Amino acid sequence: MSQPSFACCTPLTGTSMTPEQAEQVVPLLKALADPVRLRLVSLIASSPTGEACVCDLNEAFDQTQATISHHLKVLHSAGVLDRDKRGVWVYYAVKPEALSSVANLFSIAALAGVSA
Amino acid sequence: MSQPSFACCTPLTGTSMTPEQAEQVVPLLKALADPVRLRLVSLIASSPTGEACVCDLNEAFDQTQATISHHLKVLHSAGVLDRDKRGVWVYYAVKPEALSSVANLFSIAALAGVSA
DNA sequence: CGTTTACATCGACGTCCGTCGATGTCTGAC
DNA sequence: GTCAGACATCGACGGACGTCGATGTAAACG
Repeated sequence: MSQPSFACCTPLTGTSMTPEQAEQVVPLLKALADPVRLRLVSLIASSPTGEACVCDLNEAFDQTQATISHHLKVLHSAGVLDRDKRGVWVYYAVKPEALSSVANLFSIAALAGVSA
Repeated sequence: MSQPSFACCTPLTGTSMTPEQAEQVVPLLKALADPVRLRLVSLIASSPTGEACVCDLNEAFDQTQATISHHLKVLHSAGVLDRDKRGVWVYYAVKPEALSSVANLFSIAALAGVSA
C-alpha cells in the first residue's frame, strides 16, 4: 500500500436504501422513464375528469394503437394507472399515490435514509 | 358509425406535457430507474459529508469496478451527480436540484400542466 | 526511471425494451 | 346472427442497456 496513509473514505455509515428497497421502487421508475408513457400520464392527469379513454390517447400520439395499449398496460402493471372498462370503452385514471410516492422518494431527507 | 352518438371522449383540453418536455425529463428518470444507480445515489446522499469516493462505492456492490464506473458516468451525464477529482481519488456528490426537480415533476399539480 | 493504485474507457456479449403488423376478444347496433 | 368498432394480445424485429474482462490513463511513491 503505497498510497497515503490517511483514509480516502468516509464510512458511509448513514442508513441508505437496501438492495431490496431499490428493487421494489425501480419498476415504478422504469414505467415512468419513457417519453410516451410520461406523456400518457400527463395527458390523463391533465384531463378535466381525471381520466381518459384509450380512443383519445391513441389520437394524441403517432404510435400504433398496439403500442399505446402496451404502454398503458405497463403503466397499469406498475400501479400508476387505474383501469375501468365501461361498455366498449376503457378509461384510465392516474393513481395519485404512485406519483406522490415517487415525489417523496426524491425529497432529500427520504433518500438520505428516512424510509419512503 | 354504429357506436353511440354521445362522445366517449373528454376533450383533454388541459395543458399537458409537450413531447419536447417529455424528452427532456426522461434521461433524468432513466438514469434513476436502475437499482444499482438508485442505491449509488442513496449511498452518496446518506454519506455524512454528502459525497463519497469511488473506492467506497465499489466495495458496497457485487458489480465490477467497470460497471460501477459506468453507472457513475450515467448519473453524472444525467446531472444527478457532481464529480470532483482530488489526487488519486474521485468523489461524487448528489446534486439536490436534480432530485428535487423529479420530486416537483411528480407533484400532481405539476403533472397536470403547471411547468416544472 | 519503474511500480502500484484509482479510476475510466473499450469491445463484446446477452438480455430487455419499444415498436410494428396481424390477429383475437368483447361489446353494442342492426 | 351478423357486422363493425374498441381494445388487448401475439410474434417478430431492431436497437438500447447492464455487465463483464481487458486495457488505458493518470497520480503518487520509491
